[in-house]
Amino acid sequence: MSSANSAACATSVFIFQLPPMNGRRVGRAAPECNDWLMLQAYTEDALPYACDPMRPSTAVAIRQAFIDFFIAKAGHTFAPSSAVVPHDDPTLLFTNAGMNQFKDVFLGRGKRNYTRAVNTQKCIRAGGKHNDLEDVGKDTYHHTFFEMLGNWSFGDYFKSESIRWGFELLTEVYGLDPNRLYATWFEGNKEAGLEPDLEAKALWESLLPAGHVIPGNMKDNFWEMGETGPCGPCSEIHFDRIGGRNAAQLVNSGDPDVLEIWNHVFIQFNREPDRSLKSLPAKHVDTGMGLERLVSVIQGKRSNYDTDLWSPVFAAIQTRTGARPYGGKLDDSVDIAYRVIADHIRCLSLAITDGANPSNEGRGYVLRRILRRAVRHGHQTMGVRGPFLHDLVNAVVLTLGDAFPEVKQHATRVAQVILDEEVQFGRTLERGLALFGEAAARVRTQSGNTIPAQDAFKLHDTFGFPIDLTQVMAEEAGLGVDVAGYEALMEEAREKSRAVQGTDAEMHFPPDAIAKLEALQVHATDDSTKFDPKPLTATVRAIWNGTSFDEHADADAERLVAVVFGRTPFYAEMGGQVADHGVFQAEHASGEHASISITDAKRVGGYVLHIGKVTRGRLRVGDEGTLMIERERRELIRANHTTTHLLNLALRAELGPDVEQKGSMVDRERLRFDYSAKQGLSLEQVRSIEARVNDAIRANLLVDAQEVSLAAARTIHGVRAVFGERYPDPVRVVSIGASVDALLANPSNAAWALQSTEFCGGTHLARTGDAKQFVLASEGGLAAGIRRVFAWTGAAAAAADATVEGLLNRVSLALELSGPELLAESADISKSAQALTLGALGRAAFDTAMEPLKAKAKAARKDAEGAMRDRAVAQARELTEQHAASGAGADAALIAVIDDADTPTLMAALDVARTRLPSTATMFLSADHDEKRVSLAAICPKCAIEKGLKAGEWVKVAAVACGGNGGGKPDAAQAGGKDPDKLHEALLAARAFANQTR
RNA sequence: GGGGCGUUAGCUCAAUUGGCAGAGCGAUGCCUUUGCAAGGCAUAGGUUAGCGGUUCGACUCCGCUACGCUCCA
Repeated sequence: MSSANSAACATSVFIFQLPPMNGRRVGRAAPECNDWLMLQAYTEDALPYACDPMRPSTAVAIRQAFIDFFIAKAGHTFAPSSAVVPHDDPTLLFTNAGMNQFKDVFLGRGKRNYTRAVNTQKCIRAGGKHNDLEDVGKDTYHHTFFEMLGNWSFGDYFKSESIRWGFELLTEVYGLDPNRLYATWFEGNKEAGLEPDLEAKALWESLLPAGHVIPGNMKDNFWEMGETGPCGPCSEIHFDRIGGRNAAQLVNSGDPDVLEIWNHVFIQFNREPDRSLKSLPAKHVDTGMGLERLVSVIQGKRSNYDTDLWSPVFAAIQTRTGARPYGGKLDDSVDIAYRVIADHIRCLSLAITDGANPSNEGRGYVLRRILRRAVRHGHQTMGVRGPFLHDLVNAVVLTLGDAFPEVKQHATRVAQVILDEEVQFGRTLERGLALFGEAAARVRTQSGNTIPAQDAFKLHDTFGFPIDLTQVMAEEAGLGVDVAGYEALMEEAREKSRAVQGTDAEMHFPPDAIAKLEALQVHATDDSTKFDPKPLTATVRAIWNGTSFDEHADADAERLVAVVFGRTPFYAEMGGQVADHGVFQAEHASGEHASISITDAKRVGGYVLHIGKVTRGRLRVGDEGTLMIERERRELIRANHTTTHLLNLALRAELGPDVEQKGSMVDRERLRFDYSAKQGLSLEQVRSIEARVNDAIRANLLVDAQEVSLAAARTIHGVRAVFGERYPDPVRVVSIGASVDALLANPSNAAWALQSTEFCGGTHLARTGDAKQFVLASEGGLAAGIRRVFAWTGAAAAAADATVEGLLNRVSLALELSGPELLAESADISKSAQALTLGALGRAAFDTAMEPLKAKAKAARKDAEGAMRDRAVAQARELTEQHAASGAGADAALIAVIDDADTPTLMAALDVARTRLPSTATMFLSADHDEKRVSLAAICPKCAIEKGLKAGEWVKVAAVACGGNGGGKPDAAQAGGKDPDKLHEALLAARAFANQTR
């Protein structure tokens, strides 16, 4: 390496470690190279490109060069990476490909205002259909998080441009040697009726050396999105890291030195429900190139981990854990730990940045597993103690913070979330360790040498103690683990979990059903009147029974059906607002009636599915009738929805601009609102928020809604949009206070920040006064950093207030009571308050008011109990003295009645007897005629027990004589009877039993 | 969505076939010692998460609810 290059390298390393303050991006032609630190491990001839000063060679430059190339070359629009946590696709755990954000375009449901796009997409493949989690660390190229460079054509250019530009970028911009490139093309498939992709073949043959263009089969070279939908042939570009040979036979053979780097998918068909292929009028291109692989190729590394995308992270790991330097070996446990930890911290940082949180379900659970895996590698292999992962977040910011500024922005929060989770895992581990110790001790006492499967399974299933950890610990203790048995138990548990899945009563409407509807010539539902939902005449277009379309459906109280009408006044569940309910009634020409009661409505594609049960007659496709919604329900929902907007505004006003909406749910009974905040609301804040909302209701503000172009809508000062949500264009703007026209007339007016303006498709009141009243019902934590509030409006809010007033009244009256009445009323008030719905403030006011009453009741109870005990003890003292004076002898049992005592009181009385007559068996009885109850208790000293008089048996005989039962230990026992009139019989039975053993 | 486990004094946790709810730390008070650390004695503190059921009797058994942990999908 020349000295000039060394100087350049040193400069760029400096820049790298201290990200440019002015946000400067390294351009595609920047002659930079920071590879001197990685050169040592590789020979010069393995690095044909790495230090060519005219080529992009850092990951930052390589990424930017890709984007710049497609923007400059062919007018692509840069469409920034979508969030790695998809907000609008419930079928997807994580964003796992560049095309995810354009899925709607390919399916023909959505449009963009450009036809060429380019970006680098943040992807996670873990936990879902594509799951690379298990492979991470074992090889050099599987990652849970990676970047996918991609360029797209939406009905614009096709194969020729895509392939030519791809070749040009690789060879001329990145400087890859064409002699090392190979391309595959689709060879066709007769059975599937697919022609070979000769166009791609010819294009590649004109670009690459002979023998570098290879046919491929259905599996490798034909891409399908799903069972039905867009599909087409694809063409992969592979690279040979070795060079100087023909590596054609190594392509797609799993050789780590000959790897696929770029896949070009040519979407030209649609797979129909009948499996036939229809040629698409608009053909699309969808390409994807893994950035990490590309960088390894350009930097001449045989492993993705040896590139500058990872080196700062590895350095941070070494510093933080004190492990020896990374050696790059595949089978070395420390090197594996390096790779796993580095991969996982990247994945966690990006996922948490985009709003995911470790938790016990769904994608949160995937994150928890990833985190724990990384922690375990750190602790077991590198010997770290205590939390350490959170300290690595900064290294991720160094490598990805420029490409994805949000990573930099959220770094502090991300580190905190990871720290919390590490601490949590520490607690789990501690518990597991204790349990493992018990299991191991048990094994040893039974002189076994294997931890049973049940124990291993329980450690895992109940306490989250991973099996491999159990194995390591067992090994250290000189024991084995029944892993086969454990696996069997796991499988059993999985089966059980799966088995229940099928019994789900939800109405399923798979994506291919939409295709069928289109095939049936059913048009999208016209729901334009949903904001003014008058009953209207509609026609049944399709009936879905859950698995297929029917021509008719008969009245059935059990079965749900989904009906598509030509038009509808229904609001389908969307944006957190629940669907309308309602009915459809048809009268056939024959005079026969049919009706369906609709209890849910969902929007799928452009169709509104009305889900419900046929209540009368036979509903047929083609039936015409009246479709109407339940107006009262809609009114309640409207009030709750408008109030949700007021609450959103009030929260922001009270807590500051950092409050982000995390979700909301509006139904007829109440509204729910989730938002980001570190701490819960104080009572004062609740009071203030409630007041703000009620002020807005009393002001009877105008609620205006209007569709506006997305670009114009975004300029409105203070507009609220949900983080990560994608909005349609035009978007519906709901404004409370000023009219939407007024907002648009002067969008930058600072005053708009003080009123509610949201993007929202929901149904709203005409004026805020119609909500009447607002009461915040409860506030609580949902997950770390996310809070949830419930609230009521209108009659429900008024009812909650009235309930509190009633309770407070009762409390102040109860304070005047004393004795049993006080106890009864106090208990009853507590019970009522438990059952009744109170607002957050009401509950607090009640709790405060209740405190003195509780204290008074407690004192009264203690007094009563104390008085009862004192009486009983005095009486017992008297009885024992009499017994001692009677000369009956110590072995004569004392059997006596105590007035007005319950079982614990009798036990206290017996304590007196035990002290005064230590060798006398004693039984006390007490009858309560009001409660129809007899209480009995007995004690027997050791000498009596030896003679055969056991308290448990003795007291039982007496209890049975008065209609009850009882038992206990030989030295002390309690019993009860149900017939106080038979107290005398009980005494006689006790006497007789005691005499037997004397 | 479906399992498993848990919730007992301010904190950490006990309580053996259902039979007198405890310990350690902390708190309070007194005493001893005193340069500090500490030591001794005593006391208070409980709707055993909540509601319902079984039982003569439930921390204990059963059901529901809430909260938390955990596994599977």
